[in-house]
Amino acid sequence: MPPSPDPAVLRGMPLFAGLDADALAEVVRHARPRRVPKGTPIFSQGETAAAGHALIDGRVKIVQTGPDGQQVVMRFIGPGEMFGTLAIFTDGLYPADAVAVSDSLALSWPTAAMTVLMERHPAIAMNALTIVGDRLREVQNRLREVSTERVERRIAHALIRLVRQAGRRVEAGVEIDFPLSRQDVAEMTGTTLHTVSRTLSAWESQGIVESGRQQVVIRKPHALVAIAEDLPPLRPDR
Amino acid sequence: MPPSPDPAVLRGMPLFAGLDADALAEVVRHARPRRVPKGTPIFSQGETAAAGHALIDGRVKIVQTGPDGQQVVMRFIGPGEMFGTLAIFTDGLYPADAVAVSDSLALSWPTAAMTVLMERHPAIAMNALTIVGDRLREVQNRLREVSTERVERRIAHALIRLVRQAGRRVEAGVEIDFPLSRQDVAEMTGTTLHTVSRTLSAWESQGIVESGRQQVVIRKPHALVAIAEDLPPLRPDR
DNA sequence: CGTAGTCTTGAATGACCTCAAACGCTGTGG
DNA sequence: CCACAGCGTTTGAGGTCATTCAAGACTACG
Repeated sequence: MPPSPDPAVLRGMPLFAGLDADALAEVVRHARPRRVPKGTPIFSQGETAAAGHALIDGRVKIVQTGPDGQQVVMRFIGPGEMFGTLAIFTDGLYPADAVAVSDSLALSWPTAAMTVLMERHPAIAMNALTIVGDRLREVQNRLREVSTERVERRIAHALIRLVRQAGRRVEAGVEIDFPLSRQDVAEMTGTTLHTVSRTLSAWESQGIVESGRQQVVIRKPHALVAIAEDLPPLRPDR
Repeated sequence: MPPSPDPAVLRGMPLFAGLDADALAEVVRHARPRRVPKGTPIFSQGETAAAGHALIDGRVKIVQTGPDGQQVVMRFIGPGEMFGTLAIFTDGLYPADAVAVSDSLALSWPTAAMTVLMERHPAIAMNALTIVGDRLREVQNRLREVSTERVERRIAHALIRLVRQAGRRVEAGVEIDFPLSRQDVAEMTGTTLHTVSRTLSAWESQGIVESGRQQVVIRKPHALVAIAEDLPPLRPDR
């Protein structure tokens, strides 16, 4: 049997912000930990939601698939974020797939437990409201971007977002800290992997990024921002 | 001074579902009614949210404007729906403009009152969670559509959505029950009014729709669904 | 060392946008 | 009541961004 997780992991999770130690302990008691190796699906679109999830460690990709098989990456989940909870608040069916893109550790709360916890601790419901609200906002922004911007700017925006969420300083600049393919970026921005590849190649030759197999390093974040904001390109160097 | 609104109007509003008569009365006491003539802005993007709103009668358009002035229609609000509440749950700034597209009557609750009501009646918070969850889902679907579908299908989807929300049976078919310009449809689907016009013209010549100045009637909803789902076109008639 | 998955790059096509002009309603003011 | 101005709409022509089709190179892994 897996050891009950350390309550400390819940600290810093926005969903449980503002709860006292007792409440946190109660929350932890209901949680079930699950190790998920890279590449493993955690749940699938259309399934009945048996549980809500929170990521302790690793990285999870949320992908929605359309009727004709077209895929869209809705978001990447990092440590401390919850996922798969939307189903609990709405019709009970997961609206997307969740797949671990790195070896991950997740906690899950059975739907019933989640409901009980929210009833007993209204702060959780309020936190959830804030979180879902923030996400709605973010998706609305992406909708605006996809609707009005050209591909290059959208790719720039996507990378900037990823850097904010999962950027890690390295010698050459800032690295996106998980495996990210051109296909992934294409599915985040509503384009094809070909166009992403061409765009990254162009940026590479301008020294803005360095990228390879499932890996992207941003060397000049400001240049990327300039592209995203459609500012005049910066002077060749500096 | 305007008369305090009839509590009956709140019945049927998802946000206040499940509240008893006393609670409803309390909610009503905090509400302030406001008549809004067609064309009038109710709030503007970037403003601090002074209040949350619910529409009693009429129709309101929610439009987000990007840094370069590009506009995207986020949704149309009909009677019974709340709007402008996202700001309350997040950073306090309205993320979009709201404009009455028909003469309208709205109720508003000052932010502070809204918070108090939610604390006193957790059911409201839970309802809000469901509503925001549903919207998040819907926006995610639109994001997928805009990212993966061609313009014609997107326009078909948009019209179908509008018919569901605001369709009214008329002799010729189903009419979208408020003034809707090509520009509006373009801003809902991430295209230009020109393309929308061409598309509607084509559909008109196939007898699928009838449309004119700020007005659309769908004559063959099933044909529109066929286009949206990318099925083979139906036989010429019937 | 072979194989599968990822990435790159070229060439051709095409969907849609941009630019441009004109038309027709609708409401308004003379 | 009519004329006109304004707005929403239509339609054509041309251009272009990005997709599609196609082939090959690279890399990781078994």
